[in-house]
Amino acid sequence: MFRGVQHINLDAKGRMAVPSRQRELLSVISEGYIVLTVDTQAPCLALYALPEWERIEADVQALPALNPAVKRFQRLVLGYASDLQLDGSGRILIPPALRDYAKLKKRAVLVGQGNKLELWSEDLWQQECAAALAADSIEGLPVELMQLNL
Amino acid sequence: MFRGVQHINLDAKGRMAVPSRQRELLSVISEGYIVLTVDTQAPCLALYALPEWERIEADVQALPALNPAVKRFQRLVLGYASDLQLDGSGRILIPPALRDYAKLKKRAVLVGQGNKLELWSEDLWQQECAAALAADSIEGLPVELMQLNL
DNA sequence: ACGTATAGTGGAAAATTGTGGATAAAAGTG
DNA sequence: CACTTTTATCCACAATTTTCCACTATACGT
Repeated sequence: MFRGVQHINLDAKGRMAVPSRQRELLSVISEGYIVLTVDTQAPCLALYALPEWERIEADVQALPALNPAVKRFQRLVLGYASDLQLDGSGRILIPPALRDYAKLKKRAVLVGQGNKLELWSEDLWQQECAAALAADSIEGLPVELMQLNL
Repeated sequence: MFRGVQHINLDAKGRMAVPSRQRELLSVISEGYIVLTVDTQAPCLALYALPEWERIEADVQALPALNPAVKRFQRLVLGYASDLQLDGSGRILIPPALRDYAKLKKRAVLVGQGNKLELWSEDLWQQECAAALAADSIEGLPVELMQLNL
């Protein structure tokens, strides 16, 4: 399970040093084989260990592709999905297309989300946090959430 | 499995350098034998390794050809299908008819889609992405998708 | 508080990839 | 049949990417 929010710097070549905590986990789960793709609901990237990604890929491909909206969703999620590997120093090189999508520059944030890690540009992450905390965003929450015993 | 979005330039002769990642995969699967045809659902081209194409070709030909819509579909997909081969430098020459169909000029995008690669003009790809991300496209997504655990 | 170990960062060198042009083959035309 | 035009193959250079190594900074234990 990936947990925690961590600040990360991308270097001039677009490489990102995976924090050692997560790096170790990724090594155990999948020998450092990683898949990075886009999140269609938010301007961020989703990082999976390969086995978990394969499960998701199968689910996404099983959707009814005749529906044009579904087809588009598949194009994005499957299309942007990129195989990556930790290099000798525990870094990954983020493909330009993904860097553009998430507006990643130097400062980024890596957020644990259980089965995956989310990668945000620092600016957008701050905006997202602010939006989530805004009072009126409470309005849209479904009843299931209200019933949770936190 | 083909994955990832990559930017490509076509040269003045209409040749496209296949990125080495995919090139290697194509060499392994089919010794560089490739079939390129049109996608009838979108203004892009579909690139298959030969064995995978042969399976698809058989499926398409097995469709009930009495149905006029099916016949038209077959004409397009089978008609435009072109045998190509990687040249000594790992490039393919895209036939003019296909180049026209997908409005390919200099800047193009190659998108991995599992069993195939899609080739888009950069402009049209951007439009497609924008459309997929537009707020109202979320509306059209079926419940199956909403239930996925991404 | 100091020394050691680990993590993060940057850069140089080597290998690979992408690009364009030159030459050779083939096809088309008068 | 000779000539022109097009198409294909090949080669060389430039640019990029990848790999590797060294240095810095931070954390940890003694």
